[in-house]
Amino acid sequence: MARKPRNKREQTRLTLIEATIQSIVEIGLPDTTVTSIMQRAGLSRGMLHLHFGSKDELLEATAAFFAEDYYVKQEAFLKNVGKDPISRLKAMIDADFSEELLNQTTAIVWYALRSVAHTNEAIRQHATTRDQRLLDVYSEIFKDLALSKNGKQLRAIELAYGLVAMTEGMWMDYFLFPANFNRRKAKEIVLAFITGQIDIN
Amino acid sequence: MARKPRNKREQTRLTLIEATIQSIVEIGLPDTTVTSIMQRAGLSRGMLHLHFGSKDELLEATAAFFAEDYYVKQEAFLKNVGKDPISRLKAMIDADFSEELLNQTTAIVWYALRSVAHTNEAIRQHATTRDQRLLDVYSEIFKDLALSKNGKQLRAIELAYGLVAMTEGMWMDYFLFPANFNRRKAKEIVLAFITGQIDIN
Amino acid sequence: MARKPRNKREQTRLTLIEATIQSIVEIGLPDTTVTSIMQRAGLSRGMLHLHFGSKDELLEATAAFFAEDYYVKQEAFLKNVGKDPISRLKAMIDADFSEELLNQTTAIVWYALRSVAHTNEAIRQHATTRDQRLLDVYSEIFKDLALSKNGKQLRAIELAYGLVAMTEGMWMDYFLFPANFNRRKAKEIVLAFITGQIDIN
Amino acid sequence: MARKPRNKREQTRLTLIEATIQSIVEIGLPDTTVTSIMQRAGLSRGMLHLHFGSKDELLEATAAFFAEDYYVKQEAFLKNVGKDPISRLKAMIDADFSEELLNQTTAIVWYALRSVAHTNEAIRQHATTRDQRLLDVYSEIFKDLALSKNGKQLRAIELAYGLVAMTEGMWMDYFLFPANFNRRKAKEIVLAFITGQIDIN
DNA sequence: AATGAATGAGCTTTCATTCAT
DNA sequence: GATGAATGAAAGCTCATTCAT
Repeated sequence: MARKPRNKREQTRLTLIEATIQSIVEIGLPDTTVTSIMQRAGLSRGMLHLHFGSKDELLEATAAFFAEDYYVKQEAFLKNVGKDPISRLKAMIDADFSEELLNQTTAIVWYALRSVAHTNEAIRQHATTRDQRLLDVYSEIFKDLALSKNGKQLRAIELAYGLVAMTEGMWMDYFLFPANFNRRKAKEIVLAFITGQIDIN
Repeated sequence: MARKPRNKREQTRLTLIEATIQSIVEIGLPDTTVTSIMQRAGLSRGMLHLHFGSKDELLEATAAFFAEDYYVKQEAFLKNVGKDPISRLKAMIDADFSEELLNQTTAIVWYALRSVAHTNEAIRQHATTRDQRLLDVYSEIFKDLALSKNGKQLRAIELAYGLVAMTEGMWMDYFLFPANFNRRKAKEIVLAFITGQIDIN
Repeated sequence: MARKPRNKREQTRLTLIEATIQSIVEIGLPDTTVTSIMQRAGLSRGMLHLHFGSKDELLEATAAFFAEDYYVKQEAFLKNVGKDPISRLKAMIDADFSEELLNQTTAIVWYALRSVAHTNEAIRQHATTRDQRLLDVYSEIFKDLALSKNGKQLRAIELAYGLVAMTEGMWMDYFLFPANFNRRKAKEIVLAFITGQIDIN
Repeated sequence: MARKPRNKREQTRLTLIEATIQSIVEIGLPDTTVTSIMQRAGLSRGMLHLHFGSKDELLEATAAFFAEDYYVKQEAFLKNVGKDPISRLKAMIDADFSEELLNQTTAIVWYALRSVAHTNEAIRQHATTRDQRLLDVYSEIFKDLALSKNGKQLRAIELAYGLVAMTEGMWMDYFLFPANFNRRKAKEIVLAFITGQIDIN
């Protein structure tokens, strides 16, 4: 994962979070129990409550870690990209469909967390950050693009919204049918949508 | 709901399915128990096992009912629409963002069912029918449109895929942030995407 | 015990209460667990929570039953006694030191309940009824006696208080040293205390 | 408390015992855990087992300390009192109802310890010393009094028993209803009982 | 057919104790 | 001596399911 643990305490916390993720991926969130987590962590039952107080708090910490991890990895994709909006746009789309950001683990965990978002405010906070973040970054890019190209500034936010929705829907498609998913084609269609609205060539 | 029960037995089954849906909406799928269902159904505990054998089978029946119900309501929107592809396209989009098909209940239940799809094959079957059905109908429409208009037949499936993904992403947005959702704007953006790819005016 | 259960539901509740009492007597309140209770009740674990919701509520019901049971048995002793205060006084003392009201079970349970009275308001309610009831009844008797004999009405309550305290202390002695306890001698000393204050011969 | 610790080791032991007492007073014996004790002691968990081996042994040491502390404080009350039995009797009663010997802490801890006396022999030893000690001292006093006054030597032990029982019952009353307790009145009633049996004026 | 009391496996959590540091 | 992370048995409780009525 993204961050190196600084000490043993943090290492153990990370082990528990990763075991939680593994359990959600393997048997699903509803069947994820303290036992299923501790078996995967290779630790004793008490550690969960020693480090997180309760299973619910571990789940929340897992959600927080997941959102943060997405952010960190996305940043890495943008680090070596120039300032021009088209490069950043393409880098963002590349990132969003990369194996690192979109894989069996991330897809399963995202949708598991989101499925409980409407009855768990703490998890909701983390399970919706990706959407808002994507919206913000794309909006910025489209504002820049619109200004420099054809001035249709007003539509930048709507364009971003449609783009986020489309990538969101493709993530869901990957989640439901991972075997049939085609990353290249997904990106092509997304770019075709943008090209239809704004000149980026 | 969509169908009238034909006899008392079917009426009881429907009561149980509706109580299950209500429970998922109110307290979430993980917290939905036999007790929470029976309280809402106003029936005795034994009825669940008498009519469905187990809680899992009731859940599966609920998923089947849900998929069927979506299909029936969608059909109703297309019934009085002419055969021309553009009318059908607009009717489909109107349907997908209508209060009847997209509301708090449908959104919550769809994503609850999908969240367990990857560990429950029986539910997966029903939780993914909407996607496939949308894809099929939109593909047909775009094939017709492309044929009659500008002949870019090869891209019909891709266009349909992008469209389904975008509407899917907007459903998710509605699920996560129902208060901010704007049905009219959502449809506008979807149509803008299509207009950018194909001439439908 | 004092009351006949009216139906099966009440019978089961009574079985659980009696098993709780038995467990407290045999292994003490701190070691009384759901398991220790259910073993003695010969029922499955779930019954406790089905009938009482939680262990704490069963404990409270046990305390309530105990206080009520004391009251009912005490009443039985006074039923066939005449109205004159001296007869009633002697009947009360006889009752309080009778095998039926003061035995290994009652002593252990009373002091177990009282020991948690200061951190458990619900149990406190029941664990202190005996004191107030004794005080009330003895006060009445001494008021009658004082009126009919030597008119020292003002001291009736104090006399009752001293008498209740003394019997209380003797119960504690019985609780701590049951093997050495002498019911006859206890009653003699109690009566000597009263005789020293008021003429009852 | 009564004794000055002689070295650091004894100081730590005393800190643990006092933290145990504090915990029993604040949250009750059943809820007193190693954690609740160590929080109040401000020491690390390991110290308990280092100094006492186990929680049970700490509890036993606490009981021993408590009995000893009672004895030491009672002695202090008798130190400057003359040898005549009546002075000693009054000093004893004054002591038994003094704020120093009878207060919220002593009452709660005594009855907590006693409540487990019948299943814990080690604690039983210490939890019953007060009774025996009071009985011994009062018996001596009444023997002296009886000899010097009216010779009813045989009843000295019984008188002492009644007196101990009464003070015991009043302690219990203080334990259950500390807000209503009246030390002066309690002593008056105790003295009235004695005066009714033996001439001490 | 309909009921809801009864079952017990399995859940989350607490706890006294151990032991590497 | 001193610490507190680690352990796992056992605690209270929930739950889908069964079955006598």
